[in-house]
Amino acid sequence: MAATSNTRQRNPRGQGDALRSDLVQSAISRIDETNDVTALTLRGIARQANVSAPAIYHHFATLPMLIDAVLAESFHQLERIVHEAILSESNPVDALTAAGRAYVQFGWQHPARYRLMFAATGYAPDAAQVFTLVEELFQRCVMSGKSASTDPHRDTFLLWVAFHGMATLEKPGRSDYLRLGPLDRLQLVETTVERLACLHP
Amino acid sequence: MAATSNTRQRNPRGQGDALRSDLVQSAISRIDETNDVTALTLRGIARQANVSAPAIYHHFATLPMLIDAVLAESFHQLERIVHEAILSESNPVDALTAAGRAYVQFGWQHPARYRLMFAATGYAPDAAQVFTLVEELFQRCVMSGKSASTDPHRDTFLLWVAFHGMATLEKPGRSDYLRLGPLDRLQLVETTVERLACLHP
DNA sequence: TGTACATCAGTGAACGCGCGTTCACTGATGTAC
DNA sequence: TGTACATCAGTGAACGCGCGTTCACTGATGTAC
Repeated sequence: MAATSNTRQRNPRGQGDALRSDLVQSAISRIDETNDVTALTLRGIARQANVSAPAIYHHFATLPMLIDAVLAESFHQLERIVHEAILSESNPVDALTAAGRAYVQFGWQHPARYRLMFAATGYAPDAAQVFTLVEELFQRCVMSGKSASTDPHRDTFLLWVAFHGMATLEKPGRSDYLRLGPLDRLQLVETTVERLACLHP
Repeated sequence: MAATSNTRQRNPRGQGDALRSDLVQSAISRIDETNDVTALTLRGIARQANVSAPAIYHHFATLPMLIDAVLAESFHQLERIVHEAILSESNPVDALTAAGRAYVQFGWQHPARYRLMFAATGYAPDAAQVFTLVEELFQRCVMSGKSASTDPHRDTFLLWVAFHGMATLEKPGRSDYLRLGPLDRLQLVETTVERLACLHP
């Protein structure tokens, strides 16, 4: 089934840039729906956006540059999601767990895209923004006496590695990968936070 | 630089299967050297093995079946490495740390291949063998009174998730991904094991 | 208000490439008699 | 021991495909006068 070939409405004069974000969104839809990073082709993205392939070159010089834009947007999404999770809780310990849950669920909901984000090298600055968000939160846990950590920077990294591991694993509920049975993985995030963050000091 | 096109020595009569394992090894070399999963093409593997592309069809019906063989071999390698690490230590707690270190280093040494192993669905049985190795070891930690875990199955999973997260991250020493500075990541494996496995009860 | 022109957001056809796969073949090696 | 033949591990040429990219173009929309 090819995408419906509705002729896309042409953008009015000053708003040619509208297609730019449409293309990024189309690329995100494509990788999320197919769950396959190899579906991220220039022609495939053009089809998804109901546009001819050469039209892309008005907005991106090459396919890798379009994918760069997809990655930047994805890191922004992830940061926003984690940030909102943190704001949703009033005390820092609950916020830390909420951040972990939000992070992990982002990975489960967009597996191929999440993998692409961390397979690509050169995204240190974008990843670091999310990391910093968690680090500042963890500092608050320590300062409020809820964590016995003596090395918050290192322990934030330990936490983040565990979140990353959970996010990278197959979404739970599909099959019992590793014969894990009915483990509630969101509950596991909480346990991981308790132990790695040295809570209940 | 293309591979040298030395004409490969033809296998004697009864030993046509020798090419089969050569092809698997060539595929592994290719993904490990290029660190790029898209380098795993049938023609590329044939070039690496100094063989014409159609020769592969004497041994594998399709390219995905060759890649299946690569994955099976890779899981065997990982299991062997972790098993040897466990055997190298006499007490179960040290063995648990050694297993974690060995696991994580496998991921760092073969990044693209490790990602491929866990991106592919349908490898639960192979992954489960490694998991079971760690689980049995952890049971021994609990029985010997070194771990206060009340749910070894779940806690093995927590450990394994953390190992997986560490293995998936960029090999340390290249650049300071996430501005982590001089964190010794192998030391971090030890700390992670201590906390997630409830050691020093 | 009318008209010539510039701008701009695209399109359609074509290119060369590497891919997976198929097909007819080749030539050395073992086996039957 | 000699020879005809079957087996077998490959090879070389060709196919159709989707890809990224280039090029000349089109036609609606705004602007100058």
